[in-house]
Order: sequence, then C-alpha cells, then structure tokens
Amino acid sequence: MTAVKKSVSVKDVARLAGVSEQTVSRTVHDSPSVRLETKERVRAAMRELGYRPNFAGRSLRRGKFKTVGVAMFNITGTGNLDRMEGFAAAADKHGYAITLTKVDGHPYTLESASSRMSALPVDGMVVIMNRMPADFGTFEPLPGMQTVLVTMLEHPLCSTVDNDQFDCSRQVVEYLLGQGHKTVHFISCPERSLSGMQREEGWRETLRAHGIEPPRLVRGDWTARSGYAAGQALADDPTCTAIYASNDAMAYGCIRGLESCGRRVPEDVSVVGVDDSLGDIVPDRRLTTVRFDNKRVGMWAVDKIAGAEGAAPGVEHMLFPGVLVEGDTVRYVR
Amino acid sequence: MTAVKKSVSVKDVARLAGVSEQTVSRTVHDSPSVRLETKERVRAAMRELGYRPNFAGRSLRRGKFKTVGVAMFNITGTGNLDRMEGFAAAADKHGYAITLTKVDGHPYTLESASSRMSALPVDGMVVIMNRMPADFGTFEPLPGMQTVLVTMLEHPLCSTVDNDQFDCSRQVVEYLLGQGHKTVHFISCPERSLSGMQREEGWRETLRAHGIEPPRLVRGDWTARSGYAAGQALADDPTCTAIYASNDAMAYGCIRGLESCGRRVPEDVSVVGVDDSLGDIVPDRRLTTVRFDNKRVGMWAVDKIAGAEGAAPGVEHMLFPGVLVEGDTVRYVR
DNA sequence: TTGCACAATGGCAACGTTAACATTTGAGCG
DNA sequence: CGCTCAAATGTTAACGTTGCCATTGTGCAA
Repeated sequence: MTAVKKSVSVKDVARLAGVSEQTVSRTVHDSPSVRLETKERVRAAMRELGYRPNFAGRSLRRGKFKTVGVAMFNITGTGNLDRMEGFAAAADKHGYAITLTKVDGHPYTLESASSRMSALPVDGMVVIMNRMPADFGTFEPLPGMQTVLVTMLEHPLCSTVDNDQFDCSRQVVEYLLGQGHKTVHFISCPERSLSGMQREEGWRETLRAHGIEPPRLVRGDWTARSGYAAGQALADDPTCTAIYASNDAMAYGCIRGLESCGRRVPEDVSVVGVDDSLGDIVPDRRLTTVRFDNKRVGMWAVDKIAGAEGAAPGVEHMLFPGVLVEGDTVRYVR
Repeated sequence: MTAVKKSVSVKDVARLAGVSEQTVSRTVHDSPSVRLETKERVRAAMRELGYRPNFAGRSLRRGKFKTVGVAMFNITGTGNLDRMEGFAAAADKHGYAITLTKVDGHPYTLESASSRMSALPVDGMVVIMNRMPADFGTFEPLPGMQTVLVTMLEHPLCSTVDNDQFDCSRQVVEYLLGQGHKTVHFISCPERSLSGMQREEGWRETLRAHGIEPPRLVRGDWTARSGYAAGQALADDPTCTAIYASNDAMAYGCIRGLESCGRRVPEDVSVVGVDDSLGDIVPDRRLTTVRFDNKRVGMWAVDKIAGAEGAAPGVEHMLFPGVLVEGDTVRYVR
C-alpha cells in the first residue's frame, strides 16, 4: 500500500528505533559500547524496515571495497574452474567478494586488464596470464592497486603465483629415467602457451642435466586427436620407450594412437601426462600424471591481496609444485 | 617526491584544469555540451594527475552499481565455465561487471544466497541451482533486486533460464527409436541432481508417449567408471540395443564396458551421451551426444538483469534446446 | 558535596560524484 | 540597440555511511 521507498537507510532505522544514526551504525558493527537493550530495539527496526547497509556509502566512507578483481583473457581454460574455486574460497575467508572481468581487448596486454579494472570497485587485482602479454616487461601496476599475476614468470613490481611447470617436467623426466628409460620423448603444445613452453623447457633441461640430448619433439595442440597422431608418429621409433605429453588429453590420445599401431602401454611404451583431468572420463586406465592444486594457487593470489589489509605488502613470488600420481601407464624397463 | 595523495578526485582535476567539477564530470561522460578545447584541457589534467573515477561515489550518487552478482553453490560443475563465459560476455556488452560468490552455506537455500548477495554492490543476482534448494517454493527475492535462477523449474517470482533437459531426452529417445531400436536403456545419475532427474523424466515420458514401458534403469554417478560398470551390467541383456547415458563420461565408460564384454559399439549396441564434453579428450571415437549452449544461458541471465535498466521487467522463463550431434556410436537397426 | 572516570549515546562533517537548476556568454534578428 | 535563444559553464545539494568529538548520565572515591 505504502509507496516503496527506494532504499532504507540508517536514517530510517534510527528514526523508527528512536536513536541516532550513529547508534544504528554501531549496532550494525556490533560495537560493545551500545547497550544490549538498545541493540535489540535497533535490530527490530532493521528487521521491520528490511534494512541492508548500502555498499556504496560504506565504501565511499571507508575508502575500501573489500573486493578483489580477477581479470581473465579467456575464461575457458584448464584449471580456471579450480582457480576460481580458490579465489572464491579465499575471498570468502576474508569477507571479500570477487569481481570477474573478461579482457578480450585485442591488445593482449596487462595494461588493458589494468585499465579495465581501474573503473571497478576493487582493492586489488589478479590477472591470469595464459600467454605472454606484450607489455610484461614495462607494465606498472596502478598506484594503490595491489596486483598479482598468475604466471611462472617473475615480475619486478607485481607478486606472482603459479604451478611450477618446470619442476613438473623435472619430476616426470626423472621419474621415467628412474624407471630405466634411456630417454623421454615429448609431445608439446602450441607455442603461445606459457605453461606449455615452461613444461617443454623443463623437459629439455632435465634431460640435458642427465647428459641426454633431447630427441626431436612432436608438436600437438592440446587435443587428444593431436596426441593420437603423435602416438602413431612415434610408434615405429625403436628408441621411443617413454613419452611425456604436455597434457592428459594428448597423453590419452597418444596411448590410443600407439595401440592403433600395435604398441601396448605400458608394456612397450610408458606414457605420462599432466593435469589429472581424466579421472572421471576414462574408465579403464589410470593415467600416470601430475596433479596441480589450482585451487591453492587461486587462494594464494587472493590471500595476498585481501590478507595484506593496508600493511604495505612486498612483492612476492610463489610456485606450487605438482604431485606425480602413479597410474598404470608406466613400466619399469630392463 | 610529493606526498602521495590517497586518491585523485574530480575536485583536483577541476582545480588543475581551471574549470568546475561539473565540467570534469561532463568530460568524463563525454557530454556534447562541453567545448572540445575545454575537454582537451580537462583530459590533460586527468592524465597528469592519474585520475580515475571513484566507483563508490558514482554508485552512491546514481543508486546503481552496474554489477550483477552470481551465486554458486559449487563452482566446479559441468558447464559452469561456459556459463561464466556467457555471464562475462553479456556483462561486458552492457558495461556491467560480474561479482562471483560461493555460497557454501550449509543450508542449501535461495535465502542464504540472497542474503549473501544483499551486502554486495550488485543490482541483480543470478543463482545457479544444481540441486533443489529447501526453500524453492517459499523464496521471495529481495525487493529491488532482480533475481534470475538458472534452472528448469519455473519460479513464480524469479525469472529462470536453463538448458531444456527434458527436450534433450526427448530428442535422444526419438532419435534412437527412429533408428529402429525397440527401446532405449538409460544410465542415470545421482538423484540429487536436478538436471539429471529431468533427463531421466524426459527419457521415461518419451518412451511412454511411444507406448513403450521404460526398462529398469541403471544408476550411475556421473563418472566413466560407473558407466563402465553399467555397460558391463547391460552387456548380456538381449533387449538392450540402445543406451542413453546421462552424460558423456558415463557414455564413454559404457562403451568401454560393453567392449570389455565383447559387445561392439555401434554394431551391437548404440550409445548416446549428453554434454559434448569429450571432443578434445577421446581421440578415436565421435560420441553421438547432445550439445548445450551454456554460454547462451549465461548471457540470457545477465541480459535479463543488465538489459532491464529500470523498466520493471516481468518474470520470464526461458529454455534453450540442445542440439543432437551425430557421431559414430549409433547404428540403424533391422 | 564535589570531582572524576567511564559507559552510552548524539551531532556533525566528509568521503566523490552528478542531477537539477542557475548563470554567463555570444550570436542572430527585428 | 534591445531582445531572445542556445551553448557553455558554474553552484548547490544530496546519495548512505561512519570517524571524530561532544554530550549526557551514573556510580564511586575523595
């Protein structure tokens, strides 16, 4: 019946409860210096009017948003769901919210992500880097806006966090060498992928560190189909007894490709993947793979921003190692 | 050298440019009633001071946040990534941002999602419903907060949008019957999944509509492993010539399970899945499946909120049909 | 009785922005 | 030359909240 007032403010609550606006504010924040009885009266008034604090007024007054912005160049990508889970969990823990932004600006630059964020109500920002931004070297974060990059590359002005792709390859290669293999073949990925390139580099370096010249790699495109082709291409190479694929889909494709040429896994060839993404999809095999904790990466990024709380927080770089999970696709040789 | 001022406001820019604050504001919004020359001077001042508009001040003044909140009970779930892509894309289109919130409140209720959102700077909210909230029937959206539920169930007070799971099953069953099969077996999913239950209902109803009594279903748990078991369980049933699995992982598992018992797909048994999620993972088969456009669902939800722009927008219910994609796992019989 | 500490509450101002209205300026015209 | 009209710019107030300081009331020691 009554006209719907646009929004209920402390003033309305104060009037109804017969107290000052300040007392309402104090009640909202459960200050100890308000008598319990008064609080009750105020709370009743809030309930009756359906009061909910206005975020804009509060932020304006406090100069803080309690929100972390997440900029993604492309949202669909392995691990993003888990990372988001981590963002959301950490934000929740600190009483923060997450604001998501898709940066499909054609210039793939940190600057475009940053300027996109600058107009949003955020106290800090996280950028997920899948590829190499053109301005990585020169980028300066917005003053007062704590910026965390999700990447292995260290940045002088921004904190960074990521899975340790290099170490991942080291683990895999040394594991396979430890199983008696003389060398490890590699199925790589498109060259624009940062994490893929780091896996490739880790593979190469680790082999070299063991005095083994890396064999010619086979370039895939993340899909099982490309892995299948790679498997067929490697099937008649007698030196190929161990294959490391840059993700699980290619690893699985590779297995099927090898099998299509009469090579058995793991009897003839051992195969290892990365990502642990096949668990619920492939029923009859347990792929040996490396499992990353993307949720933890996401949590670290948000913790870094939300946990800082004013205290000037230094630039920090964090790498989380993956865990090699043994399945049934690797065999000890000789 | 100079002390860092906390934040640069219109006032500072106005002073430097020698104009009023209002003119600065007008310049920010590129109003045509400011002389080009003046605009240039103001813009120069903004650049020099590094001005960026304060979101809180703006929202407070306007009473709008230009932000849509997304509440998820669990972030990790099939299709969520695509839906988010849709949210972000639509938000972008309208100049909106997306605020993500994980509602892991133990009461699985719309009320808890709603109250979680009420403290955030959002103009409307989207709730992704995977299961049935306890208060679905009684829930009332916050006054002034347009609420969209992602679910097939229609709600009297909230707009809803989802993939048409019922129609999906109808398509699959009629397609298989059209291929000459006398009946269609079904591999279902955990009973708490709303979409799964709707697929199940669609399967049952469509068979009945064709005068066929649905055979006993096999209950799975979304994993390929459960599909594998289901395939083995159905392998020696001579009436079973067509199997419809509630997702692709189970469908693929089922195929392998059947094969492990000497039944060939599609020669002996036809298999259809749902989700089109195997494309990049399984190299040697093209599963016949139903493809949903989750991005479109996400876009619709955000469009509904961001596109309304004040005009009292009625409650609306939208279902998007999936598309049956023919692969090589179905065969015409007799 | 006075003075003092402390608990509870109120008043005021300011955060940054912009809608609404007010003012100035200059051009065009009879 | 006075008039109107429009373009360009300025002034004021208000959005909702909360930090700071002031005020009132109450019990207790001096």
